[in-house]
Amino acid sequence: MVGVGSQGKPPTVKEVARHAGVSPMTVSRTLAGGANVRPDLQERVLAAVHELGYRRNENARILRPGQASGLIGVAITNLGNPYYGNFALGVEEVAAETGRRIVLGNTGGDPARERQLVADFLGRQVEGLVLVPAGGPSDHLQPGRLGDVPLVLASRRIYGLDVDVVLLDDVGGAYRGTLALLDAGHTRIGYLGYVSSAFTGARRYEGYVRALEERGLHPDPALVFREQEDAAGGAIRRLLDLDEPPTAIFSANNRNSIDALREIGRRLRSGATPQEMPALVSFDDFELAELMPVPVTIVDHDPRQLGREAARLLLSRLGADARQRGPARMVEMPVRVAPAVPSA
Amino acid sequence: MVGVGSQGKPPTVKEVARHAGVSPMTVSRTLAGGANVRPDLQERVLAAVHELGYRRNENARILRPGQASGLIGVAITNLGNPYYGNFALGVEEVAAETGRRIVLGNTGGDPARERQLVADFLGRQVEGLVLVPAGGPSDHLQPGRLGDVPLVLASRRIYGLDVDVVLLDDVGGAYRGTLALLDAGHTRIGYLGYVSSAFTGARRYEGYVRALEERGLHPDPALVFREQEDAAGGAIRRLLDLDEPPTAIFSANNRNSIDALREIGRRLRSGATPQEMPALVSFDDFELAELMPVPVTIVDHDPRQLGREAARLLLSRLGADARQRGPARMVEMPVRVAPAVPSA
DNA sequence: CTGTTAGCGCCTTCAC
DNA sequence: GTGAAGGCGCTAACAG
Repeated sequence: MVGVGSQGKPPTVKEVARHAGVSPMTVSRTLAGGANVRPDLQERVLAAVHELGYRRNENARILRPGQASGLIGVAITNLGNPYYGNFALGVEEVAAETGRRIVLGNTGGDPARERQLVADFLGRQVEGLVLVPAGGPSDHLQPGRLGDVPLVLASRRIYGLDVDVVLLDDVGGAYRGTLALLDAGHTRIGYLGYVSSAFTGARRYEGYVRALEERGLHPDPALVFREQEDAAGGAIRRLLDLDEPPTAIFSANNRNSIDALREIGRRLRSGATPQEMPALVSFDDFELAELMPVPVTIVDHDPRQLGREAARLLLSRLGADARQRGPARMVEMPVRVAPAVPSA
Repeated sequence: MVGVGSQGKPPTVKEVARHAGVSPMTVSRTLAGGANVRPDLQERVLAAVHELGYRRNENARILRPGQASGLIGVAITNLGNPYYGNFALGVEEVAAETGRRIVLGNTGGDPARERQLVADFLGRQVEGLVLVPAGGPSDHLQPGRLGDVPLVLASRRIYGLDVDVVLLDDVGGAYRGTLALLDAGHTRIGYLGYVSSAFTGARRYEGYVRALEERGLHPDPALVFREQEDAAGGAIRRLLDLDEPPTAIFSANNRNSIDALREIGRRLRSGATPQEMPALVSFDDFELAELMPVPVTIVDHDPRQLGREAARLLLSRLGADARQRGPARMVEMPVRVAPAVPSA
């Protein structure tokens, strides 16, 4: 019951067997569920297990052919971002439901790091991979390079790579968000987006344009800033400083939204009135949006569900006997467009 | 160069050896760095590796005695919370610097789940464990139950468990935050805290009381709500509805802060004036605090650094030959107390 | 410098 | 219902 303490190596089946006066096989069978083992022997085995503090060595078990590792490799771009944190949580939850664990790596958006992580994951015999692609070259993900370990991409897809993908309804969300502004009477609507999120950025911009055009409008190049490197402060200032500033802004992600609101707050403190400030639509939720000094509409979604769905797609490829083949699937998770309101 | 594609099992050292016309050991040695292998043989081996798409089976490697798994088991309470997401990121980063990976499990604060995760981690031969304790019984963490796998606790400690711990300077942060309110002339200062975070809660409350008493004040039971189960809305309302409501509130975590601000926002929309609303000190940062309708002071800290420090403590216990023994260490990470100001 | 042998801990296969 | 043999993929230890 006390276990071995800190001395020596952990006990093995053999030692448990000796302790219980049976053969290693009886121990193994007992631990596997006890089919075809006499109850009294099982008891002796379990007692010995308890006594010695025995713990099965999973790595040795996995070594045998046909044994799955129970590991899912997950590589994401930024764990510190709540969006990806929740995504990872979703993957972990679904994996855990089948007794699997995730091995997690943070790429920081670096393709080289992604390549390295994938190689390591494969070496550890992961059963599958979930990736938020870092961008850049993707030859390490091409068919065959992964053996037959299934891969699911999330948030972005990689053109030319025919694998399962889970995305947000970027186009629809941006379309409906922009439409909400148009319906409120706005016609000069600025656009803010990151350059780094090329894939989602293009999709969200597409939704923005589609909504405008449906109302006979066209994107005004002077109002569109799609190239934010990092902080969007500069773009916001330029937008607000125009002779005829936009009366509303569509922001393609919450980082840009927060930057915009910071600048708006700054101007309000300097004497500007809320009426002079643009309304905002933010793709991505953020906390306390309802307390903002200008009306904010949120294109809301649930990254955790995105993670859960990614994991589900992956698990469906881990069929019992043979690798589940079938055409690559693309799932678009729904988004909700609504004015920020007190939530509690 | 193409690799094996999807057919059959992945190649082994033996096949690479045959392909290169050498023995398995020459392959192994080459892959281990190539010491004592003729360059031309190395080339042939590497060519064969490339040709066959060979990848070393880490699990088989780890099976040999003396080989480390390169895995760190990490169990946290809520990956979806940016605080823990950043904590996990910090651990991952430092682990990655030494070529290690993290196996991640989310406990959701459930001790049973924690126990299960720890057992699984140990079965996978992790080199060490980093835990944000879920609370509850901790017999599965007692000396000996972990073999001699080192353990580091973060955020909370477990009484009676003599292991390395990384904490925030909870007491100091709460003390200084409360002092800031006192210095601003407040004397009726409410307190809001979760019941679930018993450990940090007690420490932060201690800091709050210490500051009050230093000024000859005593905590007023009518103003102290330490028992929030989940949302703190009810406590806030009761505080604000007092005949003589507090002029300031110390909130022990950002969830409570946000709940408080939601309620304050609600009252402002109903016609209350900002002057009637309390000032706020929030332990834990949150975004756009400077845009809030009441002055907010932040007790700020960096969970990522907390994670990095936890990982460093752990790595220092993974000494080359013998397990690094030594007294358990406790590290308190500094916090910063400052009024919320525009950050960009 | 290179190869052979042996065995890590476990479990499938086959005998009893 | 139980045990003995053998091998998964890899690499120390020991020849040569």
